[in-house]
Parts: sequence; C-alpha cells; structure tokens
Amino acid sequence: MRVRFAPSPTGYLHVGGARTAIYNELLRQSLGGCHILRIEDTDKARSDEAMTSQIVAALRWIGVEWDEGPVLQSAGLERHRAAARQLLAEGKAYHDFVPPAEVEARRQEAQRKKENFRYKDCFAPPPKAEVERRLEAGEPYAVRFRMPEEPIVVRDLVRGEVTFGREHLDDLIILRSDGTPTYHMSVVCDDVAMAITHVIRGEDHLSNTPKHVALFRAFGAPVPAFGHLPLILGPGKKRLSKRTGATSVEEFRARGILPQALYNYLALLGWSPGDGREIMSREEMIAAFTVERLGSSAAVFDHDKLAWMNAQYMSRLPLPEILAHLQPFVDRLGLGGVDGERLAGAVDLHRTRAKTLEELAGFLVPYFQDSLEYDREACARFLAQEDLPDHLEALIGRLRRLPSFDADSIEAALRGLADERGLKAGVLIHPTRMALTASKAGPSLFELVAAMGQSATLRHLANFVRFLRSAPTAGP
RNA sequence: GUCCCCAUCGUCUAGCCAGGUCAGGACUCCAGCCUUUCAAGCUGGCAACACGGGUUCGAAUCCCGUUGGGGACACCA
Repeated sequence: MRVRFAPSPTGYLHVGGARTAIYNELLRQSLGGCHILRIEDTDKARSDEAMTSQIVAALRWIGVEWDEGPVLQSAGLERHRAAARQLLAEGKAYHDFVPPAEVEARRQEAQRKKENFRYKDCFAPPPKAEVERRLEAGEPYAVRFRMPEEPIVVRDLVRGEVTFGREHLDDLIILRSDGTPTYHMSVVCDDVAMAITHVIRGEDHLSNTPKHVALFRAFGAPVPAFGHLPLILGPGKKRLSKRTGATSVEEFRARGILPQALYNYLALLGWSPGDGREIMSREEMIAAFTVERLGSSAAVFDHDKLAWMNAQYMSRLPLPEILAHLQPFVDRLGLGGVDGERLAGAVDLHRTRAKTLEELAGFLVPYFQDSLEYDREACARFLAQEDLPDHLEALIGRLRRLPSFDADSIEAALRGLADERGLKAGVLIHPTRMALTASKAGPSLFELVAAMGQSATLRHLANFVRFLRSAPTAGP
C-alpha cells in the first residue's frame, strides 16, 4: 500500500489540504506501507520555493509524518516529457497545431449556444503528411492525448461507482507548446513511477479522474484505487474563505491552537470512529481508521468546536508540552526570560480557563508585571468600602510574616484575619483577586496567591491599596 | 449551461450498505449542582431524518423525481 500527499506550492497549507494529508497518513499507518510527500510544482510561474518549505513546516508542525520526500515533481520533468513523446509515438496522442485562442473562441461559442463543448468534435487531428510539413516549418504545437471513446467508470472508495459518459470525455493536452508537461501528465507519470496504490485527494479532482484513469491505461499501468474527500466549507455551506476566519494551518498556529487539537479536529471533520469517541490520540485514530468510515458529504468548519477541542488539549496535555507550545506567545509578550518555575505554576493554574495559547499567555502577564491598571468601574464596589484599604493592609501584614507561602497557610491567614475582624472571607478574597490580576474572575484565590509568590503579591496588594485611597469614591 | 458529487438537530456526526430502537453522541445555547469569583467538571433541557412520489405489513435506511448546496468543465494545479 503506497499513498501520497501532493500539494501544490501555490499558497499556505490549507486546512482541507492538511486533512487530506492526515487521512493519507492514517491510511498508511493503519495498513502499513509508504506515504510519500510530493510537491506538485509543475507550474513554475505559480510555484514558490518559500511556499514549499512553508508547507513542509506546517505538515511537520501538525504532526503528519511521511516516509519519502518531499519529492519535487519538477525533478521528473524530462521523464514526463519522454512519456508524452512515447504516447505520441504509439499513436495514443497527436500533434495539435490549433492556436489556443481559436479553441477558446469555439469553447465560448458553444457556451453561448448552451452546447456541450469538446475539442475533438471541432478539430480533427491533421493527416500525417500535413503534420510533417508543419513540423518542418517549425510551427508550434501541443501534444494532445486521445481519450478513448468509451465511458469510464471510477470505483471510488468513498463514493462508490461513478460513471463518466464518453460524450463528456475530451482529448486533453499533455505537453504544452513550450514542451512542458501538464499537470495531468505529471501526476499520472509520477503515480505510476512511485507505484501509488491509493490516491486519496479532494473532491475537486473527481472530474479529473477519468482523464487519469485513461492515462494509466495508456501506460499499461495498474490503475490505483481512488478516494475523493468532500471539501471543507465555511459558514452557510459556502466556500471556506479567509473572511470568516482562519483557513491555513499557519494561521491556526499563530492564533494559539495546539497541533494535536487541530489534527484531531480535522480528522473528525469527515471521519468518525463510529463509537462516539472524539478526543483521540494519533495512535487511537490509526487503530480505528478505515476508508469505509470516511464521510461523503461536505463539512462546515466549526471554529467553536475547534476552540473547545483546543481547550480540552490545553487542560489534558502534560504541562511541559503546553509550556513548549506556549513559549512563542510568552516571548511575544516580553516574558521571555522570566522565572520558569513561577511561569509553569501560573500556566497550570490558568490552563483550564483559556481556549487558546494566546489567551493563556495573556493570563500570565500580572505575574511578571510591576504594577497593574485597575478599572474604576470594575472596582466600584471595592471603592465604596471605606474600611477596605485598612483590611487589605492588615492582610499584607499577615502575608508578609507568613513563614511558608503555600495555599493552605495563605488560606488560614486570610480566614483568620476575616474572623478576627468579623468579616466574611469574601470581603477580602474578591478585592485581593482584583489586586493581583486586575480581573474579577480567575483561579481559586489561595492557589493564585501562592502561584503569584510573596513579593509580587505584596507589591500588587500595596499598589491596589494606593489605588483605592487615591481614587475618590465615585457615585452617590 | 453541461457533467459529477452531496443531503440526519444551527454545526460535526452515529444509525443507511445487510428496512422494524422514544433517531444516539459531541460543539453551541439554556438551567441546576459544585463553589470565594471565573473556568473546568457533573446532571438535565431545547433542537434533525430537505420535499414529493413509489417499493414494503413496515422507510432516516431501497428506487425515481424535485429542490437546495458543492465541485469540475484551461497549453492552472
């Protein structure tokens, strides 16, 4: 069993492409065999070396593995050209001297008349003598493959039998007038050369498949099994576009999605193990994967569900792994050289409260910032309590003298103080949380204080008391 | 326009191939529990077989049509 993932380097790796790669990998891993990464860079004008390395990097990041490659399709150009010449020599292809503009004109005319257009119905291949004469004269020509006059049936792994009537099969160009092979030529040549047994690709290739099947047959090569995956759609079942959110793997990475989460989410968009499992490791997916369970209808990309899945991975993955993925986001906030142990403690405390790494990194800022900005409106109820600064100063005193700065001791100190002063613990808890994080919401206060550490806690508390005193009480 | 593909809660889906269960799960949303807040977690709730014909004792499931959505119709890949 030999499969390949064959992206064209004309842009960033799209989530649809990533999913195709994932299914290819899953198939290969579950059945054993070889997974080849082949870059379809036949079109020099639209191909970009930077994009190739970009795609390879994105694939590595999301965790797709392959056995061979990346192989550049352009490296086989001479071989593809020779194969086309061979078809020409065997009479399976012919010289086409018709200028592209003329074909185009006929095509548009047919369109206008709402008629089915076929090249072969409009232009007959010239007789041998004429071909030789025009060749001699140095006229430019393309090489066109002769499509067999019979319907072609594709046995698709996800769709079953698909029949293409012969009246819709047209001769196609396999060698351009500049001598370069076209996509269809190169794909089939390489699939033959690589002995590909299963072609798993996007549904946009389904209508190309009869051309490929005919080419395989012309080469006398075994026709691989095909599986055409439905496309990924955007909201409203419209084409997925950047307008409605990220579409490339790179964007999700930049937004703080974990590779495991994106892999898992994409794998489940069009495939299911059938037993209701959703959060699955790559190994579990490999064990459960079969092409029979691939869905045949297009799926709408749901950013909310991806966010949920990402949150699941953020709270479940081993802490060091989260830390590694979080590093770039931490660096971006200028927290690069910060105390690693404190950082890890804070991350562990906040990981169940964020949907993305970006958001998680944001929670870390108060731990390492000298002073915080407090929002007057959010602090209104604290500003209204005249004796609060005094209580907080007492709390500062207790916390300063604490021999061990752990959550239990902190809790005992705070509750003890509240009892002595006849206060409910919440009267101290809520303003303290605000003081430390400039936010009403957050982790359990005692754990928060412990993770914050003694010096930052005292500093923030003192700043907050100053804020409460400096700001005149607002409102009635 | 022509050809091809697809059609179960708003979304992802199980069930379909080998017709017979209150059509199951997940995300979102809502409510409750937990609780010092917010998350997480737990419990419960709202919500679907596109439509019309057949076949059959019986259809989400098989067949045909309609509608809707998507893809392809290049000397792009």
